[in-house]
Amino acid sequence: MAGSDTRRRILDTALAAFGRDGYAGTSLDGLAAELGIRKQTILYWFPSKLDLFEAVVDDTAVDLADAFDEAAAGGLTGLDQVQAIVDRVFRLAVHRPQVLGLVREVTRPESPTASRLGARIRPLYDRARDFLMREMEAGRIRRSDPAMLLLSLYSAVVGMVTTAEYSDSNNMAGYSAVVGMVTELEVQRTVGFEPTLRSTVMRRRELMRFLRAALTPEHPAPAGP
Amino acid sequence: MAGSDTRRRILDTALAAFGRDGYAGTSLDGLAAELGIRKQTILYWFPSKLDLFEAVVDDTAVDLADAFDEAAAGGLTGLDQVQAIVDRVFRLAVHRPQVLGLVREVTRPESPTASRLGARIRPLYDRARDFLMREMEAGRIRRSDPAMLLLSLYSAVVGMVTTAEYSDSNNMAGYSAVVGMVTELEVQRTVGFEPTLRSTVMRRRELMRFLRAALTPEHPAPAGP
DNA sequence: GTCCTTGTCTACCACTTGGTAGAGGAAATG
DNA sequence: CATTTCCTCTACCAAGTGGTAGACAAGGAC
Repeated sequence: MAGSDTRRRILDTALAAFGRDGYAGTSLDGLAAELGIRKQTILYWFPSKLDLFEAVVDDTAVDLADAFDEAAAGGLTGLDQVQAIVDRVFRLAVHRPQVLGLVREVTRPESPTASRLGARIRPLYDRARDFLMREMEAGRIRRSDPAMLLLSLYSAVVGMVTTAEYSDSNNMAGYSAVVGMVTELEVQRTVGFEPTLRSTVMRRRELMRFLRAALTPEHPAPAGP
Repeated sequence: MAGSDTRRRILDTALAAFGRDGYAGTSLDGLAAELGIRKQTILYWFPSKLDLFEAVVDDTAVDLADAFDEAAAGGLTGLDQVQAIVDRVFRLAVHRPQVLGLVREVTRPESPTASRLGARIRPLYDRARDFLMREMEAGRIRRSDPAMLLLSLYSAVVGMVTTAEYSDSNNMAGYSAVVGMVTELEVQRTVGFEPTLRSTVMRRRELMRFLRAALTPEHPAPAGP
């Protein structure tokens, strides 16, 4: 039974490593060293490096799906539902930032499993699109191409959430770290970033303002077609 | 004089390769093969892989700076200035998508030159912040922390611009390609994406709606402090 | 006891990596 | 002509890569 625990540890550490250094940048030897085991133990649990990566992706997809499920369970509508999802995503970003690191890595076109996370997430995508179409029908969300709107929302949400707010104006870590994935809170602290409530809340509020602008139906003043 | 041309070709191909496969995922041998030369020729022009990467980053920083300079030259104010920059960034994304691929790679915290592009871009950052502060003072942009607002804007803009709008609903390339950098137009076409005017224009309009929401001063209906 | 399964290890391999040393061609320069 | 400079190449190398083969120990089943 201790073996199963090893498998779990490998998955967790690999998630962080792949998200931090990318697939190519992660070596099995390095990963093993980080875990205090031999590389062959990793290859015992996962036949190849690619198998390990795919297992990590699948594992992460479950977490993501659960988060969305939970946020959608309330049966809310319109912006309330959107707000619930944003809150949930932020919670995930705070508690398991490694997940976002992996998302960043896996959403490159050249990622070894470019389509895998996609396939796993497909049901969520469909549900979200159906949701948007229903809300458009009901007039609670402005009318537009649901698929395209969804992609825009996704990029905005993930972009905003995963942007590290390094504000250290001394060494100009600020700009360079922008869009830098929040993979490890410790790393952030060493650079002088304080993941406080204030900054997180501010960011979330900013994001909701964006989403509201994108989603609210046409205003009293129609600016022509 | 033919040698200088070789150097130029190496830089261009390396830009695409680093943006596409990342620093770790790019090998000098592969790069040389792509160029039809030997690896040692690359090492003649650039003493090491890291030197090559830094040269590519510096080279790219110049392009970015030029683009912003050009957009800022008009001396516009408020949302007009923002609009001009957005237009310019979109133009860059269309004409030289590789640049965005590199930005994605270089803005990882673990990037070998995490601070280098930052240092090169520092003047732009400062100018943008000054611009925001001036506009806030003048009441043309809503008041908030300029640095933080700038980071949010950056993430939104780059996120939106670099999101590929694969809408192929068959193989679910859609989701998986989201936030996937638009590195090669040919790659996009093979997946069924048509980089038409329509999609680009729609995306830009969507983005401007977002930015307007983030920047316009408080509306007639104040919702409390 | 013996046998089999499970899990981790050592030893090793073929291949790729970034990088060094230096040969040699081409073309200016004297 | 000889010399020097510029550029690209062949030949190598030490270190690291993912992966294979198999030894070995700990337990449980019988």
